Amino acid sequence: MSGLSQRQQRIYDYIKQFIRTNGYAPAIRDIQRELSISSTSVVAYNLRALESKGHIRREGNISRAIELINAEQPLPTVLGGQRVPVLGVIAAGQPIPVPNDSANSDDSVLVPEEIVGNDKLGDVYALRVKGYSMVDALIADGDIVLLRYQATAENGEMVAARIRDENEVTLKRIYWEGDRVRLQPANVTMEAMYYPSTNVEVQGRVVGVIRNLG
Amino acid sequence: MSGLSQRQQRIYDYIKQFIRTNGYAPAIRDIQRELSISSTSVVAYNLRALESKGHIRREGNISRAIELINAEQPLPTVLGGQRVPVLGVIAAGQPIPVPNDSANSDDSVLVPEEIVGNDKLGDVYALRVKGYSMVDALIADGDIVLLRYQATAENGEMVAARIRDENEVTLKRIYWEGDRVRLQPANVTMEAMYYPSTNVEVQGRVVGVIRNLG
DNA sequence: TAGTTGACAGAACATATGTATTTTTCTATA
DNA sequence: TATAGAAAAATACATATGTTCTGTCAACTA
Repeated sequence: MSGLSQRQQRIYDYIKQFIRTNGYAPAIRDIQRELSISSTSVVAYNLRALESKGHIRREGNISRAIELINAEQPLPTVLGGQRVPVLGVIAAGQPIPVPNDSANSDDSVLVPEEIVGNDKLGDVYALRVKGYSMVDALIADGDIVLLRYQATAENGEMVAARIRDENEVTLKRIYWEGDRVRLQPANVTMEAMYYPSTNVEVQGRVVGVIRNLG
Repeated sequence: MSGLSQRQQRIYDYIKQFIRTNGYAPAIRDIQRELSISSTSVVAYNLRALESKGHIRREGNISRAIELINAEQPLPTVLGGQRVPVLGVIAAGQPIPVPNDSANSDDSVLVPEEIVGNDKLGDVYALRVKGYSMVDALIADGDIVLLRYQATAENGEMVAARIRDENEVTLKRIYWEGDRVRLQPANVTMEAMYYPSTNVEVQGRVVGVIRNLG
């Protein structure tokens, strides 16, 4: 911790300790009170210094939005991952097998628990994405998407949706519009598709993305 | 997560995701806006419910003082893949620690072997992405990027580059142009930056991306 | 049916909290 | 010493943010 004035060092240490104790960052006035600083402006002054020196990050005008850089962050304890089956490839117009028959799938992917919590892992599966229909949702060709099996979805969620009478499955954002459903690609060059609600079946919701650029 | 209404479940999930992305908790109005809830009082009402059910802890009258009470059961199962340290946050203009001092980092991420082969894992590390400077490369705010430490890079590769005399590190595509270097954000709304070659140091190359949408 | 209760809405309110402005004090140096 | 610049102080300001109050409405229930 180089080039900090004594006051800046004390402020930094206090923020660190406060976060460790409380789980959230102190307000400027908390710092002022604790360190017996005469004015909030002095705290603000030194916080700016700390930020420009790269020791903290702040979000303007937002209460208690101080993050420490290069310090232990209160991130969840990381334990282990889980393996889920890659059931197939998904693209506009491509059918996929139903998630149940994972037995016959010999491809699988290790899922970081950052993406999928330890609970309810049984109903997560993976699909390899074909095509660029989801680029605007930052999903590229070749990515692996992780889906949690669920038969319902909220408006705007990204889901694997099956069109029953065509027996096709696509990866789209879903919007319920009365008795019809809009399936919206995340690609401005592509058109939305509309189907009767009864003809669409949600097969799962996207909960994660894994990309290999190596 | 038992006995939660759907709304409470969504609020809980949003808080969790918000903290993971921002490092601090959302304000009541953040929750209200994101989940399209009509009134702050409804959020407050459900936060009280979440608290009395033991899922969160709050500090009265204090902004953003929501803590998640972690009910995560320690599941030790680790199958494959490798754990690499998450060394910090990377964003335009923010310094990160050099990959060597991974000792002091207690955050880590489990990497699918699909992204990083089993060999040469020692020089892989992870950074959490802050900001949208790489959206056109399909990397979003909050993503975790995996980097393999290397001091050289080919034109067009995505790298963590350190500008020596500013001691800053950014995630950019790199182009060597004679005795200068162009650092190109993957976001059409942002400008490229130019530096003398001698002033730029490659800290690693992006080999993977992990995103949590759960 | 009248009363009760849980969930939600709308609007106001109180204050917690980040910023800006101006002035004063300290400190290094020509 | 004079003086510029950094740091601190005092104060006011703007707004971000938690809380309260009153009311609606549907689902129960005596």
